[in-house]
Amino acid sequence: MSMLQTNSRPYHHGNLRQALLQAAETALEARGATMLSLRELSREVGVSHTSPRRHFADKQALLDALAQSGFQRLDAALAAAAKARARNFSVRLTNLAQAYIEFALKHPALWVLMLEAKHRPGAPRELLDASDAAFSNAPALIRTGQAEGEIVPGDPARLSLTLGAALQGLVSISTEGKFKGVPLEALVPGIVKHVLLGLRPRS
Amino acid sequence: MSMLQTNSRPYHHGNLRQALLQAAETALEARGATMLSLRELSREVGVSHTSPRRHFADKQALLDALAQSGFQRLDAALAAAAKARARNFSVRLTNLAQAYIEFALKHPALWVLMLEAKHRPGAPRELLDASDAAFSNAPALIRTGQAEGEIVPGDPARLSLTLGAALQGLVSISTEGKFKGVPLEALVPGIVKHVLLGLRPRS
DNA sequence: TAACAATGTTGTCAATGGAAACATCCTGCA
DNA sequence: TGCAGGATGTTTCCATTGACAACATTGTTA
Repeated sequence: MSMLQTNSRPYHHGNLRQALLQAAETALEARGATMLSLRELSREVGVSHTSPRRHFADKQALLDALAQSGFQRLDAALAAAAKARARNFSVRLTNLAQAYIEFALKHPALWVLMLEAKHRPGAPRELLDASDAAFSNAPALIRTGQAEGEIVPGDPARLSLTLGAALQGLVSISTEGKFKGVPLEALVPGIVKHVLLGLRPRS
Repeated sequence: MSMLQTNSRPYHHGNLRQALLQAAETALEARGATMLSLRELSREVGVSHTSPRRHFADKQALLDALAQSGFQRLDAALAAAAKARARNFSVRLTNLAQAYIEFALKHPALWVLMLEAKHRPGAPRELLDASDAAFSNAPALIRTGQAEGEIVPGDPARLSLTLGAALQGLVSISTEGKFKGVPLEALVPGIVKHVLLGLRPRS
């Protein structure tokens, strides 16, 4: 080997796809989707600007892969929260809701990317599957509530829609993790309560 | 005037700002935010590529103006829906909810732009004001419900949060205006009912 | 009528995504 | 064990973009 050799890395990166996804997530959260560029990611990872094209068909494909990874991690977080021991159904539902909010607040830009990717016509099948898996946790928990007599009979997917949509919307409506200065985490129990009991006065 | 003159438009457009905003909204809904470019908009409107800079500080400023316009139109739609005569509070609330969903479904890309613009650090004051005005319609209606004894006492902003968030989330969760094949319009009455009555069985 | 402001145009630059052609390394098979 | 092919890099090029500077035209006001 030449003593003058200046290469700091072998020709083959070895794990470029994963490295690019990691760099993309860091850049996404730091600078937002608009400022995310393949060339900048390549520089950060230390490869030439067209290497990403060997692992992703185009820029959109990289973003789709990142969104899919996000859904997989959300699914894991929700599944863990739903499995946590809690005798009270209301507490279990609140735990699931908190896990959802925490994920969204911890990965704000990724969360937006996930939703955008999910909605785009032509979104890859794997991405939609990962999204469906993540969003299946709430109906599953509703089913256990129905079995315990805590929830009215009916389609769990439809019944969990109100809570799922409310949590989703809560994140969208909030700014910097707060709604009118109140941290979202503090609002979750009230939302769960409203969804379970409604807003109408009980007579 | 030379018979050979080829200009099809006087030097001053006369209403370029508005024309650019209109072209931008059309392009946004047709091609998405990613494919929206100032040069393309300029070509469509028939001016040179840097004319927009005379009306908008930069590309982001044009997008912010578009989002603000969106909030103003949403506000008008919600205010009109809330004013519609309906003796039953539940019907009035459902009308407001429907108006919100209709706006989001009619302007899907603009709706996303509005949310993104609202969240961005450094968002213009006028934009945030327009957003606040639009989202004040729901608490106002909740207040009338409280006056009629239809809603539990409490902060109307907090109480309307569940419904507002649920509607917001409903749009985000849906794809192509549907949730599991069901049009959103058909889901709204159920969502309103769940929010008013809750999911818990009444005993 | 002239000065100034508003609103256009032209030209330039740096950065980007994507494509083509080429280079290097790794794996599998004869 | 060597070679072919595949995987994964690099280099070069092109078209397009956003933004900036300088200039041109028109409208308004004093």
